[in-house]
Amino acid sequence: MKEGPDIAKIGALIGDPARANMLTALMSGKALTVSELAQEAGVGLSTASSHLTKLQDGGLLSQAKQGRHRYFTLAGPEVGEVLEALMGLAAHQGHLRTRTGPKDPALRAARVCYDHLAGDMAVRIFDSLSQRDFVSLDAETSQIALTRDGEAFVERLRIDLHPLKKGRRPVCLTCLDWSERRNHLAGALGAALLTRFQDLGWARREKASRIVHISPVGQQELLKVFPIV
Amino acid sequence: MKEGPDIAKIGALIGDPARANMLTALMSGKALTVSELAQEAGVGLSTASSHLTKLQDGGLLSQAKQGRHRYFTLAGPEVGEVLEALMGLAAHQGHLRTRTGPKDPALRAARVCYDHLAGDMAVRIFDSLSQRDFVSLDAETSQIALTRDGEAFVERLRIDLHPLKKGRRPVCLTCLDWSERRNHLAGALGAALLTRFQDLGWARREKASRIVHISPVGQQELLKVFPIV
DNA sequence: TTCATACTTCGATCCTAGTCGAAGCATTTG
DNA sequence: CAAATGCTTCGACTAGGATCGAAGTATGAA
Repeated sequence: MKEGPDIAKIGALIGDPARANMLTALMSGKALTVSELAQEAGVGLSTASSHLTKLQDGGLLSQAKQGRHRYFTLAGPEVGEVLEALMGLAAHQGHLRTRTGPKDPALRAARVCYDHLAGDMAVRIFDSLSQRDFVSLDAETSQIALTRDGEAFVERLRIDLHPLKKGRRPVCLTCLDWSERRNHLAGALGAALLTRFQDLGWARREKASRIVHISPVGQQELLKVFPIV
Repeated sequence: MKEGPDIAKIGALIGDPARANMLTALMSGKALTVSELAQEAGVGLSTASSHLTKLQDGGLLSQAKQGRHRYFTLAGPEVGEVLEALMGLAAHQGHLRTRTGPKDPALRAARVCYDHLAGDMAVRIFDSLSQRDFVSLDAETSQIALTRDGEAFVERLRIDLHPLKKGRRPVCLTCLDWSERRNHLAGALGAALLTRFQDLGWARREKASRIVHISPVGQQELLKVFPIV
């Protein structure tokens, strides 16, 4: 009865809502600070600090000190895979979170997922791109890439692809949207698109929140630029 | 901060030691009664009953009433996979149990991992297969596949590959063995191999346990069929 | 019917672990 | 240097939940 690795310890680590929120937030691959994670988890700073040391002691997170910040990331790909598996299981059972408050429709419509757009509009954009074969999806690795047509399209939006391609960060990534349970575009291009939309005045990020306001004009233009047949 | 499926709920379910023991016990694939699981978890009957209803409400277990017994099994293969992933992660971090338990040599030698063989012999089989290039490992995705030679070898064991290939379940998967911390073969083929060994009388599953007995003849034959240079 | 087995429910107890605020430490900025 | 920022530690509080035993329910056997 006492054989095997201690899955209870890891389960308990994931089992606290605050910690689960932190882990979910870190699944983007981005390194986040204690304060950011505290906000993400909806919990005080001291509480967050305590949780993070526990997660680190448990081997789920690793930290990198940089000046007066402490950046946390998932300890490794295995951790991410376990979380993915758990999410899959939870979603599969319809264990979706109970939705809260009137703020939610706004969040549902458009929000920021670290640095790129998520929500209804983001899903629409992704659908439009794939429908017109601007991105190609490799079914095996489930990795996506811009096609030649797609590159031309992006350049027409006056987004310079060269710096993106040179960067360390992958240009195109899919990001599974849990409110929609469908893919949207992440990666360097995803971030660049959001920046471009803001420059054009189509979208505006609400301060200290994840909500993105899309202006009436922006709405109209976005529907035109990203049509769905 | 509130998006995503509720992985905390599932984590909390797995996070209790008693429940984790029960889940681990059920990974054999066998259906177990409340009393058996209570003993397995080292906990009173009423406590076990309470845990089991929680696990069932959480969608991790399903029950089948039969007479005055209530048999519990894992709700589905996804649950088993999540548990395997957790075990792999825990083992990988050296999160082995402090209470060294019965260092049961029988369990170490051969046991069932959900529905395929694990333990010393399973690791040896996997090593033998890779040494002879019967399976190829893609370093990028760390996914494995049968080579042409491997398919021929499997057919010589009189395992019909066609139904396996048609099934939804991947034919070849690696599975990290916690006692050995090395890979062994899982997936549809892993299960088929175990079945075949039982048909040949080489292996016999102990009832209501994860132990697999390998007969002297089976031992001899397996060493012959899966040589290591 | 009567008894035995298998399990559930209830009530009481106990303890872990999450939470916050205040104070302290470390690093960068002015 | 001093002030501000980012984070940790400490102490106190509290709630949730794990546990058990006793009593209750359901099923099968004699």
